[in-house]
Amino acid sequence: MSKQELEVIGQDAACCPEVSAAPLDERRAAELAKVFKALGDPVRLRLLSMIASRRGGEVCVCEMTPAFDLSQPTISHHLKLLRQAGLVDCERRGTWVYYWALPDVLDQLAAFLSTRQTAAATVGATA
Amino acid sequence: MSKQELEVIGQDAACCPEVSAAPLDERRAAELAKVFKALGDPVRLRLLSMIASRRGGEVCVCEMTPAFDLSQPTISHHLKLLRQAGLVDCERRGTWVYYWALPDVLDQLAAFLSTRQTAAATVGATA
DNA sequence: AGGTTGCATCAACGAATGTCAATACAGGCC
DNA sequence: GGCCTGTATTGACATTCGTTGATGCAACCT
Repeated sequence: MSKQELEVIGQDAACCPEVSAAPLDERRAAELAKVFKALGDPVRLRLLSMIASRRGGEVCVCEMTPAFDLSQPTISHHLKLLRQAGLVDCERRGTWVYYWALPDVLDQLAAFLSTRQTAAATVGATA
Repeated sequence: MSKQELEVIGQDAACCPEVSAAPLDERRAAELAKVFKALGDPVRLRLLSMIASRRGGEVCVCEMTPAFDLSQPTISHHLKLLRQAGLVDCERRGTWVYYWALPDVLDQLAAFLSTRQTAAATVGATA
């Protein structure tokens, strides 16, 4: 279940120029758009924040489904999209399925969007 | 033309908790989803990066339209969505219309997505 | 005034998306 | 085995989205 056809953001994207650095080429724009589209739904944003803010790191689907006024298949569908975007992963343990956040893609997006210095760069520059 | 019905991200959202801090409430999730949806299209991402990466700060529509294999109304439509998301603004000067980036919303999104320390927090902590 | 150029809006179309009921699958329990 | 519970998948539907040609509007130029 953990293996999807994701790999949405490739290896070579680890060192991504931010939005204000240079115009995006078509390929990278398509990659990024896929992830942003996954974030472009309030239900998925709430699901992601539920998962990412969990200190233990894992959230059971049985906990998320009743938190919304939506059917169980709908929640399952949204979780699948978050997985395909590389934002979360999951594992079945017995009857239940647990989800956790993958911070890498989130941090890549944050770095891409930020128009200011990154933490590391700032520390070096102001030292 | 600069006045839209935007105000997508309200004043009270200036100090936004990041995704890994706490579960999002419905209202804020809807606000953020609107902006992420605006970023969820490769054409809009390329338009935004063209605008944001321009050193002079402004880009004429007459420069952007021929950069895509799309009709002029389509580009105009995407630029309108970027404006409504609060990501860019524009002004007519004579025959031409110029667009520029509004970094505030971008930085808010970056802060929301980042699972690591922000620049300011890191500087303070490591001083 | 009339003509031209740059950009926005309108109306319409096919494609993608969000949702649900029904169904299928996986694992525990009797 | 059979039953039950939790989750994923399927099929269908209404809505939204991306795109275009046609049209409208604003500003410049004779």
